[in-house]
Amino acid sequence: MPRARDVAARAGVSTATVSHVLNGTRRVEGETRERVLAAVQALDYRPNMVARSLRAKSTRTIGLVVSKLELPYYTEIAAAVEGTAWRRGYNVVLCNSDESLEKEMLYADVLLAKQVDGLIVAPVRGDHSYLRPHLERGARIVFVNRYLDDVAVPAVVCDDEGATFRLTSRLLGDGHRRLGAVLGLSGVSTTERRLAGFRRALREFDAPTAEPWLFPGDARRDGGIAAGHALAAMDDPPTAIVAFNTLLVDGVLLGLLERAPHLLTRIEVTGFGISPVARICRTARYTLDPPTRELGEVAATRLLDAIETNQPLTPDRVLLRSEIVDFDPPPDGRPDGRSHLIALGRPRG
Amino acid sequence: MPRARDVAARAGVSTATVSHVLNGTRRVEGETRERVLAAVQALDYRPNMVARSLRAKSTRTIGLVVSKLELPYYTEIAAAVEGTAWRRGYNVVLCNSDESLEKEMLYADVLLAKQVDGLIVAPVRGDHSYLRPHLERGARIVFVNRYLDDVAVPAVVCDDEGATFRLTSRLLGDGHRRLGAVLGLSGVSTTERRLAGFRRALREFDAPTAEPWLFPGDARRDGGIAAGHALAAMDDPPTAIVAFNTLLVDGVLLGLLERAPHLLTRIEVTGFGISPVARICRTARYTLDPPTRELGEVAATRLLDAIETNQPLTPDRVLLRSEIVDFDPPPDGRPDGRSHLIALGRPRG
DNA sequence: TTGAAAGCGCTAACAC
DNA sequence: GTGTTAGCGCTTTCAA
Repeated sequence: MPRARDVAARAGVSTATVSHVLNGTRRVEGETRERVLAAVQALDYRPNMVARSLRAKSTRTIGLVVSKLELPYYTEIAAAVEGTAWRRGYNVVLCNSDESLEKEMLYADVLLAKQVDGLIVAPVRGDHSYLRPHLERGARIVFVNRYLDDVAVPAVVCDDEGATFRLTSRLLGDGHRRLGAVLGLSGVSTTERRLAGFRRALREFDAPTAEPWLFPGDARRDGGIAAGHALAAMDDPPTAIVAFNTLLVDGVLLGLLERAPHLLTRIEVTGFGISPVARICRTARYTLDPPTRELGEVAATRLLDAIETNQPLTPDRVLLRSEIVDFDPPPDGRPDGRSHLIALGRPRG
Repeated sequence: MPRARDVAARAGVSTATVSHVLNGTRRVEGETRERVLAAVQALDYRPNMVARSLRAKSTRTIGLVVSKLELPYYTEIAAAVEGTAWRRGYNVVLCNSDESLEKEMLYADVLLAKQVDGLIVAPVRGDHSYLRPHLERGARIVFVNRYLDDVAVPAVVCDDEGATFRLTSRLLGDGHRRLGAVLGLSGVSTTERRLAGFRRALREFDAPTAEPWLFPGDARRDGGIAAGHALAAMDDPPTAIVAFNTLLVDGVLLGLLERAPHLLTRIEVTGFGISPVARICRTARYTLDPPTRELGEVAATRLLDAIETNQPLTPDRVLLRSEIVDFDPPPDGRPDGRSHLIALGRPRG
């Protein structure tokens, strides 16, 4: 691996000149400049960024720690963060805490030790005071998707409460009276805020509600399947279900299919996120579209802005609005758009 | 930020001792050791990994460049690579070339300049000779999912040809005689091998084939939708479709739904990957399950093994087998398991 | 317009 | 058992 010194020797100049030519950081006479460039070409010289980082105290790299990389929700956030970072000349090292506080901590520690310029974290549940020493040393950290009350870190999150309120209200306005919810992982702000919004809508509409209609879903598809099974076993199940994420929507549908396929047409399964299944199978008329990409983009933008302006981050919360999207009415639906049936099934071989 | 020097001063020792205590790299007397550890604690000292990397010529970081981060297929690979790297004490910087050769090149260059210990790349189509200088300098690179003939880089890929052959053969064995395929992005090994397997099966079964039954899909859902529309417009469409990835399966179903919902029960839409839609809607009896996670794990393992044993990588291809998975027969299906119908649709509000 | 040299924070060869 | 110090490859101040 050629070093700046090798280039300098070949061009008959000092390493300082090589550096300045490459970085355009001071005037270099044309002829000298040419010689340097020629030497760079000849040796196919590429500056060692680790050395540069050590000097510059900047790695142009940020860290992203998500709590469940397997979930499409987080991979979308990751893609958005990566895209934003790319546009601004940064790289991102991707980490998966897998809902483990210990892994999150280990990741945060090693990333900061590797001198990333900043960190975006979707925090797991639990005590995050381990972040405090890092913050005191000026580490730049932004939370994404979830927020925490016990530590002064800015967060970019959905309007979980309001969005769930609006969705639930619409279901109630459309005549549903018996609503159920399939909850995400307990103990995190998203689930709690969504549940709060769900409950507020029920209160405002004076709708009946009962604990059995709250299904713990735990963010994996299996949780949704269990909820679907539970629904199938009920004498008088709810007519609409608000699932707290896309995988749960799929799970509920799958669970119903397994145990009580006739209910698929009788229970409107909707929720947070556009499930391709729900979209294609039309098991709901509308759903929430969380601003997943924006979550990543805004979090990355806030972080990178703070880094580049060398300003501290203020620990405030940015709420991004989730809109309700209507699925297109099916082409052969009845004019009123209700109770459309499609026959689906196994084709004959 | 405290440095080793600060710790040394506080403990009344040299930086060498601090380093050796922290790395366990030579015997240090108990009492001295304690003092060092105490100083580390007191100052909350964390070694600067950039400095260490400069010295050690190792960053314990690898790069991953995927060609389309938005696709679940690649995010699964990314998750698997990340998980494997974590287990072995490495970090991964995630990049999205977005099927652009230029972006891939820029990413590879900057990652290597940042001294990653190795690179995993899902190569875009096009001329990859830019890798040659890097390889000559000993850069460790592994391709994942796709391979290239024009450059000596090892690859970890699916048995695309064989798997598609087996799936197509099974469709033919089950009585289908009119088969169509929705192709992925052209010019990459996956699409070409899958198409080859498809064609070989048709040849072996003497099934008729015609160009109109090959739909360019281009790897995005829209391509599948277009294929669905095309199918809807045909007088005598194929009875089975092999879509080259999950998004294409979804797209075909969506396209059929929009233009010819009755065909959903008459065309068996299957292909590469387990589409949740196909699984729940039962528009196919079986599908291929590509070993996505293994792809990432094996690629990462090969790379990390080479790094840690300091061996060069041999440019051979590892083929991972894709199995056909059968969807569970629906609970209320007919005993012969054929032509089961489920009524799906919009629930009443 | 250019060069010499210090120094970023760490490790390890060499000395004691 | 411990310390001194060179050096990883770069940037940048200071001097010419």
